[in-house]
Amino acid sequence: MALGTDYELQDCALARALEVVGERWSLLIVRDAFYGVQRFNDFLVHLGIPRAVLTARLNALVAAGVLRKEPYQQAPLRHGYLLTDTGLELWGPLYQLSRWGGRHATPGGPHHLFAHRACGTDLDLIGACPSCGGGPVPPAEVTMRPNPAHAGGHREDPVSRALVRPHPLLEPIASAAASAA
Amino acid sequence: MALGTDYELQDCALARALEVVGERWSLLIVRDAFYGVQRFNDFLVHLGIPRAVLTARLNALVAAGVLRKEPYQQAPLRHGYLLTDTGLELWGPLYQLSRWGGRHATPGGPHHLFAHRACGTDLDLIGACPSCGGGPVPPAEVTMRPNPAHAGGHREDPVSRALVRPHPLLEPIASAAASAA
DNA sequence: CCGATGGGTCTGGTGAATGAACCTTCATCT
DNA sequence: AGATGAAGGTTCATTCACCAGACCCATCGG
Repeated sequence: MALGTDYELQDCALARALEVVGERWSLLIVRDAFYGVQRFNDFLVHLGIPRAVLTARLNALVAAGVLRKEPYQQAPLRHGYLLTDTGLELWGPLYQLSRWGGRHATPGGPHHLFAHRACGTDLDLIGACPSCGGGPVPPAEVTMRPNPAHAGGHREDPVSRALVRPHPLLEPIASAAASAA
Repeated sequence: MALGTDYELQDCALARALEVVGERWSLLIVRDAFYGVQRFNDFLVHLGIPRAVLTARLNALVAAGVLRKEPYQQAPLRHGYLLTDTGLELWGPLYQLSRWGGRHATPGGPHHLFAHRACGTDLDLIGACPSCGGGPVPPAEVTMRPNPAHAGGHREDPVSRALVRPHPLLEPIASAAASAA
């Protein structure tokens, strides 16, 4: 969290976690990574974040082991940012915080709904599948779709456009390809 | 989150949630509230947060409906800050984020352990009681205790001292009384 | 050669966080 | 009465992070 002083004195795992993902934008970047965003430019336009801040956050998340860089082309070397196993384990807190926000801080309810990919049932409050039972569904088995009850204005960047239709989490957004098509 | 610009454009409940509890210190204040901290001064010394920032955060959390002010004496009017129902629902995300931090960002493991008050069993990853079954245990039925495996240096403020012994969540810490005794 | 694309870095301005000092109300001690 | 001290703030100068936009560099297509 770029904490100047005594954050590091906090005898609490929560403070440690917030040092990693508590800075402004960090959790939104991680959320976008779950949505399938991988490229610098896609994060940039989808989040509307200053370039310098995005660079700093991505590097910090890579250094913290939440994201890793993976080349996707060599010609001019380009790499995407992918969630590590550590990053994937943020799905639980992220989902729950998102649900909390949907209940208490989002007029009109949530904009996205999440379902168990295998059976199509919407996830419950803790991210488990009510019909399949068991614990929370891992993100790779979750699909997201827009909430039909929420008609709000849509943005027009490639990522927002791609997320208008149902989309499995972690599956790369077809950013460049989609915008060219 | 005191977001200058386009946070409010984020079509995501998570962004909304972060506007409320995403600012620096906010989530730590809420955590302390779960621990039973209620008074301005106890937050102040336990968190080591600047007074002006604490004032601002507490007021923001009250305005957001996460905390409420409750007078605890009249003589010079004094009030404590207590979690509302909305605030209590943050227990899930908070606990999970804390667990994540304990696993991935805390050398030596977590400093506190959480158990089901009724049966003494430690909570699992999602905050449920493995032996009693059912969903996540509500915070009022949880006790916290220091992790014996973690011998790290302890601080000496009243709150830290009170939390050395097992303590039910949400139960007010005996701050003034304890320091006088 | 020209421009576009992707992924950055650099810079100046602004607003928020920080730490320390100060203020107010009351209760208690001497 | 006067001094002391606790609780809960407010004010203020300084520092620091965020922001927006300009600029830079490599490569590819025409």
